[in-house]
Amino acid sequence: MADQLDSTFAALADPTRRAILAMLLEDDMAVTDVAEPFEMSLAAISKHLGVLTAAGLVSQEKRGRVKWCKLEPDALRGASVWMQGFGQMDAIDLDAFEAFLAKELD
Amino acid sequence: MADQLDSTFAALADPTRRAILAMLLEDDMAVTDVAEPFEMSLAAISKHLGVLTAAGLVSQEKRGRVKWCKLEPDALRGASVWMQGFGQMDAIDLDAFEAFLAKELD
DNA sequence: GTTTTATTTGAGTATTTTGAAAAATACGAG
DNA sequence: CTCGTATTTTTCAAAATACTCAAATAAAAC
Repeated sequence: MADQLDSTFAALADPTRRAILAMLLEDDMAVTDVAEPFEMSLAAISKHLGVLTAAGLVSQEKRGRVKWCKLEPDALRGASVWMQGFGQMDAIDLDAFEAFLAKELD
Repeated sequence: MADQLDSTFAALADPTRRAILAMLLEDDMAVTDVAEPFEMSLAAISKHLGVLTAAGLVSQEKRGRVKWCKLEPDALRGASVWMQGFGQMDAIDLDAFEAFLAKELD
C-alpha cells in the first residue's frame, strides 16, 4: 500500500513523465511516437515508460514489433483520493483516515 | 508551475513525509514532537520537514526556540487540479474517498 | 536468410536523495 | 553569562535517479 502511493507520486514527480501521460490522454501510442517530441533519447523515454508502467499508470501491450502504451487513469485514483482527503478533512471520518495513514507505514 | 508540481509530488512520494502530513492534520506541532514517533534521527525529520516546507505543504513559524509546523492543505490544490485533467476524479468525491478507505482498511 | 524497424538492456557517469553522527546555532531559564 | 533545550547545518557514505551510447533482442519486410 505504501509502495503503491510511493511509486505513483514518484512517477508523477517528473515533468517528462507527466507530459507522456498527457499525450496518452489523447490516444494510445507506440513507444517511438511517445518519444518523438522529446529531446531525450528513445532509451530514456523507454525507461520513463517503465517507471510509469511499474506504477500502474500506463500499460503496455506488444502487437507485432510495436509496443502500444495505454493510459490507466484508474491508477491515479488512490493518490488522488489520498490528496483530496487533506482538502476535505472536516467533511470526512478523520479517525478512519488516520488509521489508514498509520497502516500505510508498515 | 512544472517546478511546483515536481516538488509537490516528490514530497508526497515518501511514506515518512506522508505520515508527517497526517500528524499535522491533527494539530500544529513542534519539530521535536513531529520526530518523536519515528525511528529516524531528529535531524532526518528536520530535513523531511524542509522538503515539505519547500513544496509549500507545511509552513514553519518560530516562536521562542520552538518551531511550529503547520499543514498547508491548499498547496495540494495544484497537484489535485492536474490530476483532475485525467478525469478520474470529480472535484469533490467523498463517496470514492470513503470507499477507498473501507477497501484499504481491511 | 539478411536487413530494417521497434524497443529494451547494460555499462558508465553525473546528480540527487536519504540518513547518521557530530558540530554549530538559537534562545529561554536560572 | 552559562546551561540545557530545540533545531539546523555540515560532513560523509550509500542508494536511487536520470541520462547517453552502444549492444542485444524481436519481429516484420525483402
